[in-house]
Amino acid sequence: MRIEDEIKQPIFKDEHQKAYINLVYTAGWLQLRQAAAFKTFGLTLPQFNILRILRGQHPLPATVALLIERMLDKTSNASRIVDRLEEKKLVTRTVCPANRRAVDIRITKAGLDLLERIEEAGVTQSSGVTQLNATELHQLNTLLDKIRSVE
Amino acid sequence: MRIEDEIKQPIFKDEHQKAYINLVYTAGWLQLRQAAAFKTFGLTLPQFNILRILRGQHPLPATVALLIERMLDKTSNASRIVDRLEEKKLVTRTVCPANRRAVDIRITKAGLDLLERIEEAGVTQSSGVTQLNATELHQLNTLLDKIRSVE
DNA sequence: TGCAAATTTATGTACATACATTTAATGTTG
DNA sequence: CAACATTAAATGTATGTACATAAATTTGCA
Repeated sequence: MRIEDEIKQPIFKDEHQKAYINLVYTAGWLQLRQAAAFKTFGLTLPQFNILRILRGQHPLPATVALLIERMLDKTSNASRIVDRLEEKKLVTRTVCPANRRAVDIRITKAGLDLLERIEEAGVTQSSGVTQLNATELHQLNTLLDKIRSVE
Repeated sequence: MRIEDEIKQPIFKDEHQKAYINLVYTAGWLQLRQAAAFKTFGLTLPQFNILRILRGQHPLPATVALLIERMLDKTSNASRIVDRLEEKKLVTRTVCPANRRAVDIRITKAGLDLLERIEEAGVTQSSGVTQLNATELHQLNTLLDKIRSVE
C-alpha cells in the first residue's frame, strides 16, 4: 500500500517530506512486527539485540560500553536493559577484575538456548525486506547511506 | 558513511539483514535530529506531529480517534500526548456536544504561533532526505512501499 | 605521593510506547 | 424499555528513550 493511503494523508508538502514520513513509518512498521514475534519468547527488541551482541562475544564478556557501541540505538540505556535480562537469568553481571569500574556481562546457557529457539522459529526472517531482490536491496542501502551523508 | 562503519559491524548475515538494520538505523538517525531541533521549542516529536494534525483540522476540532488514525505511530497513546499539550496551553479539550463519549481537541492561538515559529526557523527542513534528488526520492518511496507489501 | 581529570556504570526524571483494563456514553435488540 | 454489546477516551503497568547527574575507580601529572 502506498504511504499516502497507509496514513490517510493524500497530500505532502513535497517529495522530501513524503520520503521522510515513509521512511520513519516503514521502520516503525518493521520494528512492530519484529517486537510482536519476540514477545512470545518474553523478550523485547532491545533485549534481543543485546543478547545477540553478547553471544557474538561469548565466551568472552562484554562491558556496558561495548554494548552501547554496538547497539542500533546508541542513546538508549543499556544498564537497564541488562537489568531485565539479569532478572530473567539470561545474562550475568560481575565486576571486571582488571578494571573495577567496568562490569563484565556474559550470556548464560539459558540465554544461548533462548536465542537458538527464537532463530529456529524463524522469527528473525520475518522482516518485510525479504520482499526486495538483490538489486533493490543494494539501491536501498545506497539511498539510506546517502541520507545520512549530511555531515 | 556506510552502515557497516556506522555501527562497527563489518559482516551481516545477508543483504536483507543489512538493509533492515540500515533502514531502522537511518530512521532513528533522522528522528533524533528532528527531536533535537524541536527541543529548543519545548516540544517532542510526537507532540509536534499532533499539533500539525490539529492545525490541519483547524478551526474544526479533532477527536482522539482521529489523531490516532493520522499518527505515524498508531500504537502510541494520544490521550497522554494531548495531556502535555494541554498543560502547555497549546490545545484545548472539551467534551463533544454531539457525542459525549468523544472529546473535541482544538489547537489554540499559542499552538498555531508556535508551529509558525518552528517552521520559520526551518527546523522541519533539517531532515537528511534533502540529500536525495527527485529520481532517488521516487526510488526510495517505491522500495519502502514494497517492503510493506507483505499482506 | 597526592589530587584533579577522565572513565565507567548506575540512577533520577520526564516523556513515549505497548498493551490491558476501566469508565462512561451510546447503540441494539429482545 | 431493560439488558447487553459497542464505542471513545482515560488510566494502569511495564518497558524503553533521552538526557542530566551521581558514585566509584582509574589515570595522569605536578
